[in-house]
Amino acid sequence: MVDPMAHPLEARGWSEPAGAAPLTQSLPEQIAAQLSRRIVSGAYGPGQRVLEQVIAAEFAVSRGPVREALRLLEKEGLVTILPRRGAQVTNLSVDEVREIFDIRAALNGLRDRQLAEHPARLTLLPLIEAEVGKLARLVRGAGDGARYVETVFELNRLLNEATPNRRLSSILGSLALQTLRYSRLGLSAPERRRQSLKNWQQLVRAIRGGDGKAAQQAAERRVRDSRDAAIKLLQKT
Amino acid sequence: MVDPMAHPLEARGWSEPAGAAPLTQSLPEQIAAQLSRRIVSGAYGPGQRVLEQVIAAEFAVSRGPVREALRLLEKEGLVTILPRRGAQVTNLSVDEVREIFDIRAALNGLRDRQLAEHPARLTLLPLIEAEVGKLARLVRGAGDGARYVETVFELNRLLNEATPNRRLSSILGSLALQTLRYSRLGLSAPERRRQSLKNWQQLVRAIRGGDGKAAQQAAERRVRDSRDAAIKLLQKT
DNA sequence: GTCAATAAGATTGTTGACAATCCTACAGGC
DNA sequence: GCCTGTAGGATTGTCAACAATCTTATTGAC
Repeated sequence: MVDPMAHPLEARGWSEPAGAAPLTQSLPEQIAAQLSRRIVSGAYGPGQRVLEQVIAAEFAVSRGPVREALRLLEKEGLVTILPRRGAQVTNLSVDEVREIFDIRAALNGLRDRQLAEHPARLTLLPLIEAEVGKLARLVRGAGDGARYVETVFELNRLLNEATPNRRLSSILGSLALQTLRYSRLGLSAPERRRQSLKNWQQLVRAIRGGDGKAAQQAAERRVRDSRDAAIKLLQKT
Repeated sequence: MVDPMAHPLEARGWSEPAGAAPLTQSLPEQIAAQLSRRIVSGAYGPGQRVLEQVIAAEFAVSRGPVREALRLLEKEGLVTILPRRGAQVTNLSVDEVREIFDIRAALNGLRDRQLAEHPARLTLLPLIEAEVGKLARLVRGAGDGARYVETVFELNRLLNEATPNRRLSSILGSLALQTLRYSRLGLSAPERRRQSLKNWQQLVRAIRGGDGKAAQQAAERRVRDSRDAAIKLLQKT
């Protein structure tokens, strides 16, 4: 029984701490995941419009879930929604790319400093060092850098996973996705991959040594180098 | 005329750079703004459920726009949406509060360092220094701190506005809203307000002096002090 | 030929109804 | 008494139709 004068809404929510994620993705999440892949892979280019009706027809659902999916992608920064004009794949200016990299540098610094100082950092460290080893092999090899970019992204994912600050790793994951296209651009040059590898090695050494300050500096330098490489190539065109 | 084989979606979006914000808020935005006020002001307490139907009836609209408004608030971190269970006012654990403050510290450091180093920083500086002057008067006065908190929030808003990195100021604005309740908690103690004032004075001095490094350190210390005061009071209960 | 007004089409915004799911209360068995 | 299963209500998820608005193409005047 409820007191009708108490409040227009129920007084309490659920006591459980947010609970685990549902095992099965919701319909909007599934659609968003698909579209996300298309955007990140480059199948949908920057500036391209994403029409609700078209997506709805393709997935055989109504426009409702598609709308929600687009809002999810907007939250991730992958699409830009303009009122009454719909969604288009986000098209970042050079300045905006620089700005996102600046934020990433600061937050990566925070993440990796805490990782270095946190005692429980050791559980994922072997995995991380193994990935850096893979990076070193890929640098020596003669690939086009696609595998290298993949590995760097996976490395970032691992470090995010190791971070106890869930909000931080969520923001960082989103920003990394938004700039993936531009990181890839920079890493297409072999000498840039050598620089990147050096940055990673310094970073992992600092984390293993438990030197928070050094880890922060290495992390910031790593992202700034990535930023500068991308910007340089962007401004050429 | 279009080539049907070209691509399932149109190839180009709008060339204009995102354009200006519409003069009139959309319906979901209006609803979200209202609910935001209720949450930040404390009228809706943490953990309280926010039922679509109830809000829809209150605003005399259908549930669609309310759904969207709730997603907007979720993006701001003010409500938490659980699948099939709806929205409730976000209830942060002590650890989560600490985590948000840590992110704020890092990003405030970035913002204020860039502000100190940026040449165009001078336009809003007089306004900012005037607000800090108001802070000093409020510390000497015998209020309950409500006005002080207001002014600090306004000060943060001004600094965000002065920042050219729009994404950074957007993230910071959102995080400040989420922790406003806890900043207020800390600033209810007069000695904490004295500490806060000192932090602000150091920060503004560094910005005026163009000393980026000092500004960053002052900004980080400011947020960390705020964090520690809030945590201390949260853990007492 | 350029510009402005207008009309047609395309696209998003909103609505109300229905479906699916979850939570609570209650009854029955152990 | 406690657990399990079930029924009912409450709430979110999805849908299709309609409304509002924006974009584009066309027409006409200058």
